[in-house]
Amino acid sequence: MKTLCDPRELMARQGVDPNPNRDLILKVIASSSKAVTPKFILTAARKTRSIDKVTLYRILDLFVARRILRRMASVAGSLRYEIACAEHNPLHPHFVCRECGDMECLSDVDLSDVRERLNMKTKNLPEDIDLKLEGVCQKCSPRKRRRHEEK
Amino acid sequence: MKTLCDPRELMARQGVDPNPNRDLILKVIASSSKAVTPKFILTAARKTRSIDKVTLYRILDLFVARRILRRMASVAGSLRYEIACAEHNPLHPHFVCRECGDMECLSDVDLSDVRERLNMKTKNLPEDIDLKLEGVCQKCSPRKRRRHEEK
DNA sequence: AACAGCGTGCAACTGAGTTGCAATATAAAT
DNA sequence: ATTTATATTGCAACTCAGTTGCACGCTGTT
Ligand SMILES: [Mn+2]
Ligand SMILES: [Mn+2]
Ligand SMILES: [Zn+2]
Ligand SMILES: [Zn+2]
Repeated sequence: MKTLCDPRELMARQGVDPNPNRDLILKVIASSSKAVTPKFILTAARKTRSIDKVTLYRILDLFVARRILRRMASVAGSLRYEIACAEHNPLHPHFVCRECGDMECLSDVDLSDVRERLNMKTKNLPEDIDLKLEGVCQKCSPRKRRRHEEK
Repeated sequence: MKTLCDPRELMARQGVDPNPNRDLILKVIASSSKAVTPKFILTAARKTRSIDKVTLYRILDLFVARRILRRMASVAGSLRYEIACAEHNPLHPHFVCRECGDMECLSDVDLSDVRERLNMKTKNLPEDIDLKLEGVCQKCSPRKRRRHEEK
């Protein structure tokens, strides 16, 4: 992300009422440099206040529905979330490591107009676009070192 | 797919020994018009012969490693598999329905050279590319009819 | 006070995919 | 053909992400 997005402003703009849990969860996600898993969010958030995982999942669903967050699936198991703010974090591709499951943002490639650029005229109009490159990341690839665990 | 791929030839080309289970699983996938889930494959294959789900997963892993199959994740839960044969089923984007989880192949858009076209110069070279459009499909969208179950 | 709406927590559940190990099949060696 | 090694399969038990049901608490309304 270029600069940090203000969680409160993002919620206000998207018509979502703030509250302590929502504030915290969005703050955790916004202050991460890459897309994060629910597990990561939960661990980070619990350093500040006690939150149940069900509450987290419900808030994540709400944020995705209200387009505050983008949700991405990968073969690595759990879903990942990132801020969807068009100004601070425009749509971009991701590199996913087959070994460790880590997901890197390719923020220098803008995908806002990817449908036009690739000339994709679909009958169903998409609400979101997800371009993922799969391979083995730097940490895992050279010399097939022990598969790097996610922090 | 343009025309059906011959499972035996595909395995031979990729250096995988055929056997009854592998033949059948690959045939099920090759004769489907869209990317399929393990559950679907298992149900279809069991009409012909008895196969354990663990065997299926192991064969799928083998096929993906040997680049006989492409594997794709979506928010809809289970992974989906399709034939990776470059001639008969070149790399293409997919449309995934948020309601029913169905995945449609956008076979008319070729992604073989997508990295060049989008000018993505990544340090980690990707072994696979997965472009997904997310939204609500025809069956689910108009009039918010009962969420269409996958066959 | 009574009621409704909303957000939360807890426990139990679901369903995809995995792991360990024994049993079987296939291929190679004697 | 009998033995030996190697690859493949099946079964049960397990892991782990995400979900469901329901009771409880809070806030505002009649
Ligand atoms: Mn990203
Ligand atoms: Mn496809
Ligand atoms: Zn890695
Ligand atoms: Zn649908």
